[in-house]
Amino acid sequence: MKKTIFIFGVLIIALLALFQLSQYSLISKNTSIEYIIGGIAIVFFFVGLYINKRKSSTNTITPSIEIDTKKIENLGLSKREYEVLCELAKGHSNKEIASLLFVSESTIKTHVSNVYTKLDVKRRTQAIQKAKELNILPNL
Amino acid sequence: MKKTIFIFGVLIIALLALFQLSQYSLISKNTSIEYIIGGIAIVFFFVGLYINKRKSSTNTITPSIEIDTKKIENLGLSKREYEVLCELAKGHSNKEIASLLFVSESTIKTHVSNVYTKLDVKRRTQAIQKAKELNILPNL
DNA sequence: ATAGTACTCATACGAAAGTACCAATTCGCT
DNA sequence: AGCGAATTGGTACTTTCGTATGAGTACTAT
Repeated sequence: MKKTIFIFGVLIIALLALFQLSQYSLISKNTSIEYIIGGIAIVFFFVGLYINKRKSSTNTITPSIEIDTKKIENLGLSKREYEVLCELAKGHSNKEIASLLFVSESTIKTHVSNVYTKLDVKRRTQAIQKAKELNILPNL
Repeated sequence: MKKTIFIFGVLIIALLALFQLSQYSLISKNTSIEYIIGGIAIVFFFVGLYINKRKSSTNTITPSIEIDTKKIENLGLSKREYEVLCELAKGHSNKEIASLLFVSESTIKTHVSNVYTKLDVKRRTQAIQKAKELNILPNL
């Protein structure tokens, strides 16, 4: 947000500077007006390109980085429950997750059940679905 | 491709027209030069926006449509098996899929087992994983 | 006509997954 | 010190999933 405001500020200043420049040039030498117009056209063309690229890139990159933490807290998922959810989404069985996290299968079952309750789902396949919808998962 | 060439042609013509317009205006009345520059700036700003939007939209939409059919055939998945796989990926249980496709749960189990064999996986969670990696699934 | 493929269904068994309790330990916070 | 949340683990039971095997039907291609 702050970045956007800063960029727009810079843009506005650049815009004003360009207008001033065009006026001065107009007074001094009348023949080069086409170049100035061309320059302005090119500058704004690239401004348009740049702004759109910024927008599209923030729309595509941010969901995998930013959205994570907030929603996890909102759902009340604890650290461990989230870890289990991640392994679960990778297609591992309870037993495999237990080995990976160095705990018993019972523990994983407990965590998994809690995850289901907090995500409001009944099966692990649905949990994966929901987690992907919420952009909670690291990969992708 | 043809569309792109057409659009660029139109743009170049519009550009030339704008330059001509600016020259005429320059000769007739010298005071309105700022408006012309402003107009050109705005036009090219939107041109930049438009071109980038075209590019980004074609880049993001195409991958979800094209990749499907080929890989499904390569894997040897039949129509029915693919349908089952899709419902499976939506988080449905075998019983639910059976209801949705108006067949018995036994049939679904058979299909599901065949899908596992063809995708070379052991569990339904892994099947979902693999299907997403292969861009076989409709949504997303 | 026959072989092959896809689709259907059943039975039976074993392996995961899921639910419902309960309980001990650890850790941060007041 | 004590409270609450998180983590861990267990038992017992039900449900779902997955595999194996066999078998009938229908459609296609040779």
